[in-house]
Amino acid sequence: MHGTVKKDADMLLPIRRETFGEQIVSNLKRAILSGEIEGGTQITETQLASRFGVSRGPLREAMAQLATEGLIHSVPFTGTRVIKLSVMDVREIYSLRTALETLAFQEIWDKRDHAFAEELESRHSRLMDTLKIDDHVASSEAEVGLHSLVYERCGHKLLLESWQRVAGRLQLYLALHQRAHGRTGPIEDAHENYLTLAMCDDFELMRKEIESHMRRGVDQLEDYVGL
Amino acid sequence: MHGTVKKDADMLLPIRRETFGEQIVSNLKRAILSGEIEGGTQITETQLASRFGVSRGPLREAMAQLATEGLIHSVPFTGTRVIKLSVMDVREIYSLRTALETLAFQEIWDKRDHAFAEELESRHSRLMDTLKIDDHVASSEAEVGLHSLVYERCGHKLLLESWQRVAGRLQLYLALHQRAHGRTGPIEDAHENYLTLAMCDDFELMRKEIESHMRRGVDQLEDYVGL
DNA sequence: AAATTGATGATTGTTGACAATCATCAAACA
DNA sequence: TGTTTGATGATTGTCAACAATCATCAATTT
Repeated sequence: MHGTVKKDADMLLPIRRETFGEQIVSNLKRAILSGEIEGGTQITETQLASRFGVSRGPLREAMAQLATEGLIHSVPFTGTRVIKLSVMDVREIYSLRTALETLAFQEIWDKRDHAFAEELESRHSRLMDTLKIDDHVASSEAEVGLHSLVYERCGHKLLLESWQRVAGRLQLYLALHQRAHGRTGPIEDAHENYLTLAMCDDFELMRKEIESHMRRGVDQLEDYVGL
Repeated sequence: MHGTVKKDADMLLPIRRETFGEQIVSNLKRAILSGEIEGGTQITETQLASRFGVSRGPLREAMAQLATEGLIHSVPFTGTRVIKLSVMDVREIYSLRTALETLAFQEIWDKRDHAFAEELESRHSRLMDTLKIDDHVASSEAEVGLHSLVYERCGHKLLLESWQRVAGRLQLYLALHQRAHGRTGPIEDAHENYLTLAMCDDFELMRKEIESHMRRGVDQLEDYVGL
């Protein structure tokens, strides 16, 4: 059975041949999420192409990808700009997250195992570490990563896809919010209950935790903008 | 106030300058949904480019778009094939639809008006018409169109986007199923309750209707494949 | 002065050619 | 006979140049 995929450590993993466009996607995404390219900035293909040292072809591909993820917005024949999130946008992100994450936990509920709990803990402590050192980009990435786990493990490919489309925008908001908020003082952990209830026996409790977790997210936003 | 957008009939609508890639997207999508290009068929850029009379550039763009909609699948340096839906894929479509459509009705519930009800009726009768004349492509499109209304009107842009990503796959399945099933005999209307409850006063009733509507969809599938 | 018009530069859309990579298959080998 | 190796064709990835379109602004007109 040499054709089966094994997860042993001695397995030779297939090298990932990454296309230029794919590399540019991650680079550009990082630049946008880190705020290196501010919201509303116009980005031009020629300029970015020369900056990345490639031609406009692969770059166009990457931009198309980022456009479908909602991080940039292109209008035909005229130009492309990095999006600026509105309050409504963030509200939409959170209400959709509530629906998606509830479904994800519903799907995984009877399949949760020790490995899931361990990885959840691991990603959580990763998040706490990044919060301690005040790295906004890393911590927004870690928070998205923590919530991503259930999507990755629930075995629902379509749901995972849908989540990934939202995750980019969420991370953009989280990084922006943390940077603007200028976190100081003790770190309050918004995921304590989340972790506990994710491994409890009552799905209904977890459902409510997701709802209140998301509501807290929106409340935090509206406190900030003073609305 | 000549800059404001009016909805009068005498308004000159801005002409839509459609890029080649966008045109190819709709053409290719129709070809796939109609079964003109069967599932599993390999499609090559050169071949399609000459068939559409354009170069590979715009065609690549269109294919990237269809790939994000999940209608085709590309593997770097090797090729692209039209997807074949598995039973699991269809199950995922329906479970995700349940979550999304529930959220959509939740958002629109207090904003429903007469126009919404009228358009719902209109799209429904459109669906019945297509069913009568046995046009599988048109009726799958009409069914998707009927369900699309609530997403279009609920004012949740992100939710609408997410739905549109799923809608393509759903339409592909519906057309395939109807074609294979070879509909004969009287048309049973699966949307009678749906229409009624969509305009009733009890959201909980509609929530349950969505759930059972989707469950019926999956049951129909599993009856068909005999699982 | 306000509005219209036309030229200009910037940006994206499109093309055809070339390079890199992969799947296939036949030949050589054990 | 089964396996490995190497050549071949097919397909995608990338590039640089050209065309189409749009936003801007100054010149012109009313």
